[in-house]
Amino acid sequence: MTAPGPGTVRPGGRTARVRDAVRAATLAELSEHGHHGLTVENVAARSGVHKTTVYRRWGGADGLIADALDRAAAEPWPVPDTGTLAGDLRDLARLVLAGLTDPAQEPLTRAFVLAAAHSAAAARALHAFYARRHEQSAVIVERAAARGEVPAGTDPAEVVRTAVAPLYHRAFITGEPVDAAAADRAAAAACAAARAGALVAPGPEPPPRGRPRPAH
Amino acid sequence: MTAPGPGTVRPGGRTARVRDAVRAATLAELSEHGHHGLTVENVAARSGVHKTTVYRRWGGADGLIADALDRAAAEPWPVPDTGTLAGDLRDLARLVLAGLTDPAQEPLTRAFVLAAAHSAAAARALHAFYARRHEQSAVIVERAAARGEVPAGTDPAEVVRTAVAPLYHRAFITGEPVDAAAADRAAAAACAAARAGALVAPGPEPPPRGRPRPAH
DNA sequence: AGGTTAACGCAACCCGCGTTGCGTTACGCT
DNA sequence: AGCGTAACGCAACGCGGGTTGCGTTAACCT
Repeated sequence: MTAPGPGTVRPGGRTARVRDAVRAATLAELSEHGHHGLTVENVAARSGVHKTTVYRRWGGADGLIADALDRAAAEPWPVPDTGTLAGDLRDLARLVLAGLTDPAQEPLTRAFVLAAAHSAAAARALHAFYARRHEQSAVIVERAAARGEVPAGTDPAEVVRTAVAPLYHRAFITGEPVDAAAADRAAAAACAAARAGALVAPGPEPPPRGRPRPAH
Repeated sequence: MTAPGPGTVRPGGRTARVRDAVRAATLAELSEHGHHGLTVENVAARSGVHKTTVYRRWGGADGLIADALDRAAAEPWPVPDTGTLAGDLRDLARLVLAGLTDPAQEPLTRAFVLAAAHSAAAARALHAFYARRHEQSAVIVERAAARGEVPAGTDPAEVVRTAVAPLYHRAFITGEPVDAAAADRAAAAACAAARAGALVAPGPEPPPRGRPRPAH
């Protein structure tokens, strides 16, 4: 698709140089001018690569964002491990908070979400990005279940979502402040809901035979 | 701004007719072609109003969306009243679910959120829209507090957000399915968190002198 | 009824994104 | 070293969104 195919291809010097220049220019343009400022012509001008080359290899601005998302998904993601579910969720929410407020990350996060809204390629990349993060973060809930902090069968993805969704909601929907207090409260709410057994996985995977539901 | 000012103005026949035609065409275009299909020229052609008139009165596509948002905010919003917090939150989440899945509402909801992302006017309108909804929904939590279902001082906005944010998160961030099961689980999680006292309002307004925090 | 003027219609224009066809470079292979 | 070809550079074009200046309509007031 976007990356050079596996046939008789030339991943050699010039191609790689062009690719890196365009990728760097894409991130720079996004950071400076945001999503609606990301145009192929600007990226081409900044990178020194010709406009048509960018259109051929990436297909347009959405393709540039999809490529950046694929790279971001491959980067390591420091899953918190504080010893308690409350602490882990708190740190997890703080990581998301940074993605939505840190001047270096915020434009990228917003651009990724917006690009996914009107580009199938970017949407696929965005969903894959978050799917990977969720499965990496699942270990937080699994450790908590092993410690007995939450009932067996608690859905890790649902706990993570409950902890971070309010931050995205503030940033993209209501426009309310996104700060440490909001992050901590969202994490605490997710922790409380998980402890109360409100986030057990439904249907096909019942808790592996034990107490069906801990008394609240 | 967008609406005709209060000075020596002519809200009379022709102006009102043009306004209604453009508004109807805007909603129709949004429903059919979505957000990125909403162009001033299409709205002008469909409404029979000239292109320049639309630009003058609304300023562009974002202004059309901001106007539609202002109208949507004024429409009545059936706040659930089932007698229990769990039931109210469940129905509230189902209302949001409808806004994100019903073919008649979904394009509008998405367009509103996207327009706010790259237009200050649309952002103001969107934030006002949700601020109004939150304050209307607050009565759900207030009734629950009066019934003793949740601790005094529970933040209504935070409870509502916890119940609905996961749905927006699925729709706009992760691309996971948005269905009744997701709505019910989000509502149940918000209910559990509120009951556990994890959503008491911070700072300036302490609970009006009672138990400072219910033992968990 | 008639005048005033806000609001609208109209035609032409500018600009920038995206596309196309062809010539040029330099990577990879023998 | 020398060839074949994938990948890139280049110039020109089409097209649609957005803007401008001026003429026309019809709402409001006396």
